[in-house]
Amino acid sequence: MPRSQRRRAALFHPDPDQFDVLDVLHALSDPTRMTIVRTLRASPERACGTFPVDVAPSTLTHHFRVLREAGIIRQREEGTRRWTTLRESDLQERFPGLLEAVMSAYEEQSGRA
Amino acid sequence: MPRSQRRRAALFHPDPDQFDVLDVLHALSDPTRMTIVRTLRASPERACGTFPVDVAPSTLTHHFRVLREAGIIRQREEGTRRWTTLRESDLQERFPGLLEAVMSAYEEQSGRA
DNA sequence: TAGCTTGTACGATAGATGTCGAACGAGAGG
DNA sequence: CCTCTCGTTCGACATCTATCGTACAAGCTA
Repeated sequence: MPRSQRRRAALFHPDPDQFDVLDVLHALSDPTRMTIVRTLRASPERACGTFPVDVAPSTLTHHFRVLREAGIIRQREEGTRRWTTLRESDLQERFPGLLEAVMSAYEEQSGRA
Repeated sequence: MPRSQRRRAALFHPDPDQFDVLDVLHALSDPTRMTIVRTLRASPERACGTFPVDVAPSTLTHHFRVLREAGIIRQREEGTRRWTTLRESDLQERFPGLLEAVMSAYEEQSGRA
């Protein structure tokens, strides 16, 4: 029996209908979380420990929860690993163009000196 | 001599080059500030006291500062009034499509039950 | 079984944030 | 000059948030 069905509470993933744009904007207004999203846009699925961020594991867990509860990422468990994907189509369905505009703005800014 | 040139420090308005997308997202992730922006999109210029928000005047001043320092609004003083406008073209120049996507998402969400 | 890996949960903490009330400042008008 | 209006500044306060270290749980593997 996998970990997620034993003791740990099941990971909460809101439906697109439940997304709150203010929560999404707040989740994306943090540099560490933005790095996570940007990394996920480049690679389809990653394990938690493979993100190029410089924070403690427990801090990373916190950021993943913020992103997950806002509807930005999906996480599934497999063994000791937790795999993370971007919910691009769900976001696009609910808030068309939002993620693309935000990430384009962020990339533009990152491209500066 | 007008108020802004006497004792009070001049209002700080960043150049589009200085806009930080994380600051913009943070500024827009608050319901009161979102109401301010939404109101400004419907009417070109308003005085501070004419916004349909239910907070104390000092709280409103705080929200205006957050929006102004993120580059979202511009304020100019005239007598005892402070007039506020949305910096739509500056935002569009620096972060194309961002404001439109955010506001469309917000309007869509507000249109729900 | 014993260790190693992956990531969580909890508690603590320092700093940011939204809120208010009271006091003030500047302009407008009687 | 007096008063009223508009909005700011300041200080206080409760809450939220990003961060960490420690302890722990589950799965894998020797």
